[in-house]
Amino acid sequence: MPYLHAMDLPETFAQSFEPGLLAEIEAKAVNLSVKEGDTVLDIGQTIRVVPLLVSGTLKISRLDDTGKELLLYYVNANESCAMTFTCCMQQYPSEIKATAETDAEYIAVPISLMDQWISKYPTWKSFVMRTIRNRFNELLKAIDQLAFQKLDERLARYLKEKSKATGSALINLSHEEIAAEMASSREVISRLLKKLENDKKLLLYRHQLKIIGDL
DNA sequence: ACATTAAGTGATT
DNA sequence: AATCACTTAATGT
Repeated sequence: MPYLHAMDLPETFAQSFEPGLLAEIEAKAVNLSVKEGDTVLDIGQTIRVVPLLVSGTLKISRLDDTGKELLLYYVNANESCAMTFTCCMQQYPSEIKATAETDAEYIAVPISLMDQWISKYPTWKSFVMRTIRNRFNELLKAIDQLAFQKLDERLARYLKEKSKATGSALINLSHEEIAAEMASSREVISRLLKKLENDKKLLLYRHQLKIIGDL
């Protein structure tokens, strides 16, 4: 369960918001913190607050038709959730679920203030617009990756990024895990990996693989 | 040695 | 490219 602690507005918010707005945040918002794995907002719940994330990461997901969790995006420190601003501003129940990916702190602003703040504070308005625009751009990127890149190209990119991230040519993931992250199926990934192995780009082992050539 | 789980494969849509 | 049904190989107990 979230617990209260002292208001502590981070620099980045303090810089981008005007004094009047900051004062109102201090007065009307509360500072909450959650532990890794906590559910911040569940599907079907009504949105009551807009979170301004101070630290940590929130994972925003929805459930697909079979009840599996589908990742939508992450909210990082100094950001807020675009979905909150759009679908949830008019008291609709949430279509999404927010869980704490890591321990996180956020400032909870009651949504009842949103309308007035948008017209009263230009900096708030631009903050809202910016977070929506950023998310929208991300969606566009995701869409053209899906539309214009073939799966084998996506896989190659994915593997390169993984090895870059870990600083190693060895990647400790099963085909199944890779498939899940790429929203594909295990068999398809296995076949593509096999092809890359035949082309001397990879070595395949159980639960790990090694990059030995240029992808 | 046996059960379990990951990976490989052909056929079907 | 996904899914199914099945085989084969690796790994844990």
